[in-house]
Amino acid sequence: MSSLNDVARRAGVSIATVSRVINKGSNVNEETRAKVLKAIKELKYQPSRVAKRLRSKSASSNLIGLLIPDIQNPFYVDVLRGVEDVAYENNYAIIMCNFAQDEKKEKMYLDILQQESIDGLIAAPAHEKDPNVIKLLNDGLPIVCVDRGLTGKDVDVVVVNNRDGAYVAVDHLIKSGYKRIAYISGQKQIPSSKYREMGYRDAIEDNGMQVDVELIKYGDSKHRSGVELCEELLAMANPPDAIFTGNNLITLGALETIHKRELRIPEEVAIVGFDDMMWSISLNPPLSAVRQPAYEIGKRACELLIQRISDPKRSPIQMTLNTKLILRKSC
Amino acid sequence: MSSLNDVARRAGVSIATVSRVINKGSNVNEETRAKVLKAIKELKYQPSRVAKRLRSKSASSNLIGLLIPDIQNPFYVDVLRGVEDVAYENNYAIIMCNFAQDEKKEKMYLDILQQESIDGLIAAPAHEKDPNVIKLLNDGLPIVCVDRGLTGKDVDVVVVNNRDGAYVAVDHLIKSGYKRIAYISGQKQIPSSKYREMGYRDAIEDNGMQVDVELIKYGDSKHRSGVELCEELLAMANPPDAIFTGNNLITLGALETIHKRELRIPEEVAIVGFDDMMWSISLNPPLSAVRQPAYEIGKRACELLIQRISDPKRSPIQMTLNTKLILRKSC
DNA sequence: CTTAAAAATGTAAACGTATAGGTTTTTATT
DNA sequence: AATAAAAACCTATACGTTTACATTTTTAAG
Repeated sequence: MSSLNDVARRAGVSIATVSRVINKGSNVNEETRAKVLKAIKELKYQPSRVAKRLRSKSASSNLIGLLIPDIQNPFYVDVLRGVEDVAYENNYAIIMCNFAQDEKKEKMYLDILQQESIDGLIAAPAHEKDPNVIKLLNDGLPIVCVDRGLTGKDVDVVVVNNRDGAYVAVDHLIKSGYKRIAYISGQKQIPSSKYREMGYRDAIEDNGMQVDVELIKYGDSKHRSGVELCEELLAMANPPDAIFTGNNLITLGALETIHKRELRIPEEVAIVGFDDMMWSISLNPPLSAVRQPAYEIGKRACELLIQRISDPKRSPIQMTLNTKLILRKSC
Repeated sequence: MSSLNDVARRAGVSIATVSRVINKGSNVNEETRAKVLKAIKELKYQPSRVAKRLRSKSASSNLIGLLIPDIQNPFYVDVLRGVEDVAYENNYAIIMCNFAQDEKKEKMYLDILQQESIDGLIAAPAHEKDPNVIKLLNDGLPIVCVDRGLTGKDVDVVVVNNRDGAYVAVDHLIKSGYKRIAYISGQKQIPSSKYREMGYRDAIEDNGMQVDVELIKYGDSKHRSGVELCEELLAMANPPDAIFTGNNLITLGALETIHKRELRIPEEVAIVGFDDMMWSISLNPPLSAVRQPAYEIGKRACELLIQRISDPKRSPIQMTLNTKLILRKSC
């Protein structure tokens, strides 16, 4: 790789001139510019982003970090796509960090991101008091949180109305005549799980029914816990006639268990949960679901981040997007 | 962020000493080391990976690039997970580049990766002559190709036996009594599509049947083309009684079309295709598929890359993993 | 006690860029 | 033609490391 110096020597000018040609381009003779451009082409010169970053911390590194808990979850893949599209349009590259719900891993990744002196971070924190993310925030790094906020911290957040999404789904279940509705929750400590439980409880109570805590199961937001907790539910003496699931992986796991038991959906047990997927319609039966605008969450988050990078003083925004209940055949 | 200089001043030593403490640690007095370590802790010093990279190009940046054509495809998500797990174990971070089958985007990303002076790259090239990837290879960057190789280039490659995978699936279809078997291919120019077509053709001919080119449809490897090409197939005067699909997105698209036409699977039309998914069993009907060890592909690729980074002279390896036909209810 | 060898530490240059401030050349004004 | 102003260009420095080499201190040997 050739450097500014090589180009300068070849063009017979100083590196400052070359730099000026490359950047703004003010105050440089047309003839000189041509010479420099020619040299650049001949040497296939590519500026070193590394040197650029080192030189001026203020200058953009055009690098943003994306910290997500579980890339296996299609929801985050869609968020990623939204982030990526906006990042690309704005000439940013993404360092993708999947911490797989492991705080040690999360810390390592965040350290790396800081050491890389990224311009900003889009993060779904492990929980609301995530010390690793808070540290970076306190260090002044531009951050946008997605899917969950940071308690007591003034930070840009893009979330979905989890409580209402859950409410609408469970309310629909009740209005459809289901009496014993279970909830398989994701990790108890993450805000979205809490809000979804809140919506679940409110819907039941608002319809004059009683919440039965036996019907609430807490897992870890992954496929496996969907399988197992659904099994527990169905093995009860008095099993539920409908299940509300906390996310897509849980839904898929629960579905698997229901099929293994050869129960008819929705006649013997109905199911509806968070997160729609492109292929939900091809499942057996076509799955009803609470759709989160995942792509848009990512898109908005990245827009907010780029704004914040260019204007760190701007006061934080909390953006709440709405969910939509997609009715198909499973409830 | 404090620098080496800050630490040195605080500990009352020179920056060289601090550097030595941090790195190998040879030739440094215990007392001094303690002082330095204390200062590092107090200042929360974190080395700048940027400066490190700039200083010594030979030294590892602990950054690898991952270039994939379509993050929306669960296959690549699994590859990513494999890469990521190995990268994490070896203290590498990943710059994720999803070029979405857009060569302009691919070029931009590869430029960025080079400008970031990454240690190495794992790439699924756009096609076998992908000039962007070849350029980096010629520049001496350690590269491992996944899913597809680079014609005429001696490079590490991790692929799956696409021809055999297709052969086994189509052969099974024929042995099960299907007579008119269609193939919905992904992008024609990518090697995996070609090899799958080869397996498809061979299986038909080896069974004494004739290949009907009307039954081969070429698309772009995405969901939409699965939907549309399947529609074309089913609208034929003499439609196929079984469909072999080129990848998971195509399969899902085709499935959607079959359902829309309310055809029974496999009685009216059978379907089997490349790529198994965790939730294939929950589809309607539970989907038979040619499973690629996607996670392992990523894992192996990353292992190879790390080897190559530490030993650039090692002669390239072509690793071929095997597929497995998973039989469920769709054929 | 010398003195040589070994250990510990320091100095300074380099990586590739941006840029402040200075110098030279060109252009415009009188 | 002299001079001021503007344009073009250059020199030198800083960013935060690593490392070759120089220097100082400690240890060991005679």
